Amino acid sequence: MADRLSPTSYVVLGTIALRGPSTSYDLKRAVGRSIGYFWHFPHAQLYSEPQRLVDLGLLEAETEEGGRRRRTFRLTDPGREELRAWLAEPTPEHFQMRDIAELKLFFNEVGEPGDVERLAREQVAAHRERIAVYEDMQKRYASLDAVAKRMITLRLGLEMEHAALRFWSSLLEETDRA
Amino acid sequence: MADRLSPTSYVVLGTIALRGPSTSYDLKRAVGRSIGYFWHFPHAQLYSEPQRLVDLGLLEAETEEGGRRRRTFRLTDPGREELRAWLAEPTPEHFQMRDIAELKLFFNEVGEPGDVERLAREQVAAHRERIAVYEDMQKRYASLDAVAKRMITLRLGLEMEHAALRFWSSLLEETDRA
DNA sequence: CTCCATACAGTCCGAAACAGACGGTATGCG
DNA sequence: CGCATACCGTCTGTTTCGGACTGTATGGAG
Repeated sequence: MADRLSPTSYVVLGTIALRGPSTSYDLKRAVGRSIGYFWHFPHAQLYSEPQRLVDLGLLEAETEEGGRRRRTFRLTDPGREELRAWLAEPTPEHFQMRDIAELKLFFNEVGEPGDVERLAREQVAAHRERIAVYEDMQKRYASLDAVAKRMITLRLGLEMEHAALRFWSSLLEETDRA
Repeated sequence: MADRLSPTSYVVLGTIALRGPSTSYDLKRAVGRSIGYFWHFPHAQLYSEPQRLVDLGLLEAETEEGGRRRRTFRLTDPGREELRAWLAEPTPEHFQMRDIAELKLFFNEVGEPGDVERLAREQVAAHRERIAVYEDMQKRYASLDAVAKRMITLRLGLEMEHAALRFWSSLLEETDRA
């Protein structure tokens, strides 16, 4: 069974476990405002994956009789067990940093000397802005007990953003000096 | 034209620009030992993408008459121009951190209390090991002028690894104390 | 009550990515 | 000569992706 489950599967199972019975639209919003900052999950997949998980017996679904006829998914016992087994097992994968800016930096010799400075300047600004967003989130949610313990991922996000900012800032200084 | 080009396209164009005429096998090796540490590019794609770029006039290819009959790709002038244009344009994409460990951390409430400690311990070890790999690479290549300037990306990689190590180490201490 | 904008609910589609398996053969070494 | 390995590639089915598209419930303003 576990070999049929992808990161998207676990994100769907996990999000429903955390927040309770959810529609795909709920999932889209919840994921987009949390882990979606680090790893984007396409909207269409958050509609198709729950149905697949229903077919695998890990979720069950019910559809509203009237109104918007929304389709709400809830975790089954096997679904919860799959999620818990995944959480308990070793994690061989190393993280991937998919960063276009880094690719550009790697190939910078091929371009113009000014390219790197522009890139670094823009990255410094982008990372500063993202840090501001995360810090604002920390402030806004710190007093909500229900979500405060989920801020731990935001801490990792901030740590990584500060690291990137450090790197691009020092690169910017180096290009300024050259 | 640029809307037909993906990150993989630019990685192929850029790698050939940096190292000169290359076979797909060359690309596979060169990418795997550099940016492939951060962003994995599947082997089969490094065979199919150059042909697509030939069809678009950005690469040209020649096949050996005898021996291994290897197929070597070289950059055309339009290919070089595309690459340089990409390097010069703004970079709206923010990096994505695809990290299974982070997903597990986010959903940790659903699992057992011991899960987080095990995860943190494992991540500390993994990041230490990756740092050792990168530091070894830095040492080994520092004296080779031909590649020394391409170590800049490795610096970013190290910065991010140290950030991750800091985070997981402090989390490990916190779980030890709890 | 009507109208309109927006939020919500979803599907579709072509292209790209992916993982892994598979087959073939040149090359170098014992 | 034989064998192991490096090199050269293709194929395949599935999943992911990005974006476009359609439909409709809902709430608010006039």
